Amino acid sequence: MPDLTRNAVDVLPAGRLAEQLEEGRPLRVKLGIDPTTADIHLGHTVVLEKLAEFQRAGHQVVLIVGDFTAQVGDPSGRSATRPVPSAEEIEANAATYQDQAFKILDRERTEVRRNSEWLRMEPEALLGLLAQTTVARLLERDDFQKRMAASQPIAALELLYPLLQGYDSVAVEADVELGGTDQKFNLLFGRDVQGAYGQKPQSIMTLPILVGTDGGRKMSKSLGNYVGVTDAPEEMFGRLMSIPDEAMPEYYRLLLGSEQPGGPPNQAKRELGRRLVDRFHGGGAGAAAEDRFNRIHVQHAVPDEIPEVGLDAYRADGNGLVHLPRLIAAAFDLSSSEGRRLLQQGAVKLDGEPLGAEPLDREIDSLDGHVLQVGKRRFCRLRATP
RNA sequence: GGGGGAGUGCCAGAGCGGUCAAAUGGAUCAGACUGUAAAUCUGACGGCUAUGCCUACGCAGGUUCGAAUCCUGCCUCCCCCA
Repeated sequence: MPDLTRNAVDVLPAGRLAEQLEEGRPLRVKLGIDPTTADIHLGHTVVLEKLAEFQRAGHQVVLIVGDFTAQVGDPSGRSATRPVPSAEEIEANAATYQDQAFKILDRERTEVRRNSEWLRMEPEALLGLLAQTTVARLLERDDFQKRMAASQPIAALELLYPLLQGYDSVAVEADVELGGTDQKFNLLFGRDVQGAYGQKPQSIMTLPILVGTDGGRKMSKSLGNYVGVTDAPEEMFGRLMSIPDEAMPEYYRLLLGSEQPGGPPNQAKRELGRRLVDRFHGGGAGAAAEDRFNRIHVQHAVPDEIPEVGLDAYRADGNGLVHLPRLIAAAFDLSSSEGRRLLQQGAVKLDGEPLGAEPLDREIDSLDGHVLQVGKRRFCRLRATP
């Protein structure tokens, strides 16, 4: 039987999980994810993979979509109050989160709950929950200490968060709760809440936070250094190729559960990319993404499939002339000012030949059927007839 | 209840009457280089069929030849004391 604590940073209280496993019954293992952004990224999958391990070992996984707590905002690891998404955004995200999570978890064997089920409670019940702790206890957490030291605001709402998350554990009668290391306070706090409600406190396990593609800060959507599990194969492969070599061992260990193979870093990184693309897009997708990557970035060639753009809509006022800035803007979803700048920078190519800054208008016949390219990665084929 | 401070571009953050489409850093995009969409270096980075025009520094007015910068009101936020 595989060691369920592999890669874990904290498993608390000491020895508790081992005792629970000794009991021989399926444990209820909880993970909560707030649908605050649209996509789950590889950072989230570190914990999801661990959850899948529990699942494969026969335990009952309880995935909580925090549609209610998303409105509160988890202060974990935050130096400022989290902006609260609109109800519509939360709803939309909540729907896609489940599908994304099931790229890793076994749908049939996962209990999915939304915490609005029980957190949308009567005010009296909420007061009862609030009575279970003290402000001093809530302020203990590192995030708040830092903010107070820096005279940064702490929203009263944020104080509530650990209580609500803890109540989730009560509602689903969790035996074990997983989370990133930044969740340690919340996870431990859940034990207190469970105790207050007469339940046997859960044990907790924290897992490392995956570093982002910049190799420095944690992977997060807002930092733009993430790889989303729904990213297109070549996007995913490309982003993975851009991680610093030093980050590779960690990616191997946390995402693939193995050591980085020996040999040239380039080979190892390509393997990492292929394997992860395969995982999220099915077998063979990794190799295909690598092919495309090679074409574009190594051979500087045009990919097989590129979109077509009709030219007629971008004719200049006169007749057979096409105004390039407008064409570029429309073809690649930019502004025409950006189109001009790109032309000036020599970033726009027609069949691989740079188009200079002048002239701005070209004969439509000289463009028809040719490949327009902006930078290294954006291509389209031009057609005179729509 | 009292006192102090802040609202600027995608984010952070300078500017505090003209030379400000607004320093600097991050993000982003492009060029060079490269095993790489890394690192590094260079450049760009509101919009517009464009040597000019339009929009923009919380909102609304006002002073001035001229305002992000001064004044008035309003809105929002933060800190400290109680």
